[in-house]
Amino acid sequence: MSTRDRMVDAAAEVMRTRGLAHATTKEIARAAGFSEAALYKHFRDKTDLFLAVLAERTPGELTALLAGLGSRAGTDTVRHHLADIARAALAFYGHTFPMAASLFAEPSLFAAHRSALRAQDAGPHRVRDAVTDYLAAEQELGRIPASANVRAAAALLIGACFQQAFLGHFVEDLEIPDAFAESLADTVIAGIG
Amino acid sequence: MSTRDRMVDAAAEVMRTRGLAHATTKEIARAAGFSEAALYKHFRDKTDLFLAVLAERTPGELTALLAGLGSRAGTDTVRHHLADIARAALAFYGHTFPMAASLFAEPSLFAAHRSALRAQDAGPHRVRDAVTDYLAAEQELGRIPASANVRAAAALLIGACFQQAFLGHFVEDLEIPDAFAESLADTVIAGIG
DNA sequence: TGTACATCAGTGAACGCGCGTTCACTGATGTAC
DNA sequence: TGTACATCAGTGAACGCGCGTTCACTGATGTAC
Repeated sequence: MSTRDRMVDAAAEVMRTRGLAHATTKEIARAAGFSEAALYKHFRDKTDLFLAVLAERTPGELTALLAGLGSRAGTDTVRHHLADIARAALAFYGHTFPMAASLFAEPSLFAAHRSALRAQDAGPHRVRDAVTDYLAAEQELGRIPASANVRAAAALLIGACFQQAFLGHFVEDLEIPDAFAESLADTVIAGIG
Repeated sequence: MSTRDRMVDAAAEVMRTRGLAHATTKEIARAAGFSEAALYKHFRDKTDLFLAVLAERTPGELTALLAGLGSRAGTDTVRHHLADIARAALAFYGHTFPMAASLFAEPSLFAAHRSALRAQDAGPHRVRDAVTDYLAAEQELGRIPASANVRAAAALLIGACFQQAFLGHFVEDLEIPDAFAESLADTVIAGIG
């Protein structure tokens, strides 16, 4: 594993455990096992290091699942696929929420990260969009009524998973993720009216 | 307006506009129109000031609406009430998300705030709970099928509003809040299955 | 093979700076007689 | 009413500290002849 990768790992770890405000060059260097000066051989400055963490240490499982969703349309049941999506989203947001939220404390870092995402046409809204696309495909196949609002359905499902990751930091006895994912999928499919 | 209130206002304003990381005593004092030393006549330390902001400058409109929800059960339509809730939640999270998210950068401040909330049996999960309670009341009245999962329905509606506040900082052309609120309410009521 | 030099990852120590906090103080207002 | 003192909100200047960053350097490894 390269020195650079160890530094990015260390920065991610410190950000996760100590919080962005205490993710100092001293702490990161110590966690990586190098001197602070060594950080500057691999990154222009601290912002550059943080941007590397954000770009390279955001788990890709959810993106992968969403990318493979197109080929799922028409197979199995919609309800089953929605529960899968919800499970993946709960895991993904559970890992990424704290770091993403931290960015609100540092608007300039936030802006730099947003620019980087935009440059590759990425961003957090892509998750919701991908689920919308999947549901639209199922609608095309007639497995979802033409009258359904698939955009709203995707926003509901993904939003609930997103907030659940946040609430996990306030309440300790939240519902078991799998059960929660199932109940969300059921309710999106069935409605309550 | 008391000196203390002006200081809390100034702190809230600086946190909102410059971000938690740049909300320094110097900046806050300048915004309030007092010396830095004056801050320490009214607050033990900087954390004490921030906790005052969190406790005293979190808008109460949503809480008020949710408190009044009990008396709404059985009136008008459930769909109409859900759209009202969604509108209020979108406004509330739009205002409060950045500051709440910032706390993830400062775990010790976060912990102190969470303790303060817990001491008065409050917290962000109360929003979802209140909506669940309202839906359960409608269920009692027979206006929602007994088979419906009202907890999941509340999580979906409120979660979508919560995430929308987050996405607003990444995408500029989001749907108009009122239209979005209506579409969420419709879809929760109807389902897509 | 031996020697001289180049390259390069990494370091210890120092830097200037802005931070949160404290201190001795000032000057206006209230109170007692 | 005048005088002497107490109270109290607020200040200017200084403090020690930890931060991000830079500097001249070391020592191991590679390369040329």
